[in-house]
Amino acid sequence: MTENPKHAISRPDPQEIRGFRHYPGWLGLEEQKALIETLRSVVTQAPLFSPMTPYGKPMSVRMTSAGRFGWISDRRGYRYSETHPDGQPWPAIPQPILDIWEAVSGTSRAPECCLINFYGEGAKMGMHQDRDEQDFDQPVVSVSLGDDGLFRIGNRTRGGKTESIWLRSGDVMVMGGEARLLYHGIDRVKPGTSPLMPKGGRINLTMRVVT
DNA sequence: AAGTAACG
DNA sequence: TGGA
Repeated sequence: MTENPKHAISRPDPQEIRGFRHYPGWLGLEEQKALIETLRSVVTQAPLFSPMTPYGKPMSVRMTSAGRFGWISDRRGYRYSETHPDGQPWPAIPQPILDIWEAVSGTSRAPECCLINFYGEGAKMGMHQDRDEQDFDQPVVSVSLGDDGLFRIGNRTRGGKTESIWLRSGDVMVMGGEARLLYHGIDRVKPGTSPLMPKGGRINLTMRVVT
């Protein structure tokens, strides 16, 4: 553990997994609770929706975004959009989320998108690459909240050996450098593993530089 | 194929 | 459960 003088909060050192930097328990319980409350107001302004894949099947994960850009998927493909499907601009990225980015991202650029994924019971996300951004030198930072999620990491192309790791509430993961384009996904969520989500479920935030 | 089925 |  190292001290963070700015907030006088002790933060964990990272563990490497396939080039991803995993910070187990980066956020304390009170920070997690506060963040979930903050997200409640974001979701009020930009309601969760179930994206349609370009192939006509809806994703099991519900999502929304904050920031200048949000990530969307529909019959026309995967892309970033400056507006929610309801036509409104996305809400601003809340400061506590920007603070996490500043602490771990290692870049001077600010995130332009905070994608908010909500995994209800049974929701999964298949193996994919984050490659809709313009600059792969910019990392993606992920924050886990709520129920545990089984995260799988593969390779730069499909196939080959993979590794799995349980992500827990408060964990932060930095996907950058050589690992930026690794395939990854969520196999399953363990229901009822977090008291923070009374109705259950897992929230994952991913911050990205889009342009 | 950011999905799902089948199979080892 | 993992990967095709």
